[in-house]
Amino acid sequence: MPPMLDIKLIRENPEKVKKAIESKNEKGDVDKLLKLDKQRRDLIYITEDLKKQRNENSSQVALAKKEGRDAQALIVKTKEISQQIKEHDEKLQQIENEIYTELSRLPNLPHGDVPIGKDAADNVEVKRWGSIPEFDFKALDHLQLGERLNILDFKRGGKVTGSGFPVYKGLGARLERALINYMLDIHINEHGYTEIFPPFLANRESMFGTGQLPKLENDMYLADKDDLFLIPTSEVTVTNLHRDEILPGDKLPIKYTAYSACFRREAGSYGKETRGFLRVHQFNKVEMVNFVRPEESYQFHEQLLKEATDILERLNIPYRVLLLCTGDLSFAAAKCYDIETWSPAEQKWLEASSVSNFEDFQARRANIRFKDEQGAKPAFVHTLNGSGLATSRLMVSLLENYQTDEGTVIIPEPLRPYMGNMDIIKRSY
RNA sequence: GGAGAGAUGCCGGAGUGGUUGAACGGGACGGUCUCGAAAACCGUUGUGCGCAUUAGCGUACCCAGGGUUCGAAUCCCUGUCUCUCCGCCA
Repeated sequence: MPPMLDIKLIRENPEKVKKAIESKNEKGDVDKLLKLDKQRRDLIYITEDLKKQRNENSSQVALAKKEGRDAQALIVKTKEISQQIKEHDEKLQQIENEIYTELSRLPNLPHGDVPIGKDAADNVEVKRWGSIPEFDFKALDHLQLGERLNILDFKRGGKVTGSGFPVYKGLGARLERALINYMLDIHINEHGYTEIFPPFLANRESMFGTGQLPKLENDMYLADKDDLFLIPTSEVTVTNLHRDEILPGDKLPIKYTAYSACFRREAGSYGKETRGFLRVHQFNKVEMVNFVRPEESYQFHEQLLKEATDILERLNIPYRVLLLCTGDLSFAAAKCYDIETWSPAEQKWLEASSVSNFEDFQARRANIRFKDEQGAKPAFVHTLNGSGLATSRLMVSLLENYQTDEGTVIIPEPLRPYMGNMDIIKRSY
């Protein structure tokens, strides 16, 4: 049973841990944990001593039988010891379950660079790139463009599944596919990634490993006949690829990129924000996942950010980068950048990517370690991931930024090879 | 979905109740030999937890979880996964 936060860290710095949890607007009973930890260690001490006695007695029984002596008295006595061991083990199991439950609810601790803050309003903009387009005509939003060009069909998506399940059609479907392929190709060919095509459903162990469970159970779709969750991000299936493994040190860093559809219930969200692509239940995303040595993880975090924004720069889509404050940081992240792309119609920034360093939080929960040479002590890797990128929000920015006064959309140069060398999307029937 | 077989260390593979954390072989690493290499020979070669934290000591782990027993990798039950055959199917 792998730990999540290191119990030793909590044992030695309880106040620091309490403060960190608070800064993330999370809860956790550190005092209860400390108490249980003490109980556990005391019990282990007693129980192991009993086990030692039992093992010694059993050896003597064997010896006695071999020599034809009577061992009945010893057997009776040992039986009692075994009974005690059983009781102690049950109690220990119970305590460890409690520790596990408490521990698994504790969020990751924020990195020292992360600004203290309450919510999204306290996030810090650290970069802005590209120029916001100014149109000398009335800019259409992505819904109007989608309808006018006959490339998106939210209405029929609602019919066949429900609202929030977009349908791409004709050149819209092709553009979506082009984006996915383009991003994958850049990551594979230029950013040093290995492509993974992962399952879109994951079991509870995996969901726990990356930190979706227990907190987000209600935000995910569950296929309950098989107790499998539809993945909210391929981070889940890709990171868990190496669950319960000890990786050879010379294999690090491991960089995987994966396309997947992503499924989110978005329970409780409604209103204007849910229009079109702004908030959907199913979207497409190309994800990047890194497994790295602990001392290198912040260097890779910066690089991951570059790899994600590289796509936007090549597509010439204006974006900004936010450093999330403690209060807006997700449960599992130690530090996170959000990348937001500009929507001319909404006149606001839309989150298209989150680039996170989880340090050893996911690695502990998923038990992913590395070892340099035989005999060396295994250590937890650091895991990072970033969307590179989510196509739904990107599609909004792309359509809106590249629109013309005729209501058509120019295809960005890099995507043209993926679109049969077309350079513009016009209405097709 | 039905019938059967199986799951042991980095790999192959033994082991059906008593010093077996695990034979044997391979690989890897260190050493001897060599100008160097190969071969040969010698040695090392898992993980968690607790105590000491320098060496170490103890305990648990042979897919997972229960059970039987003084004692289980070995026996019993349940689950998961893999393979073979049949059925169904994109």
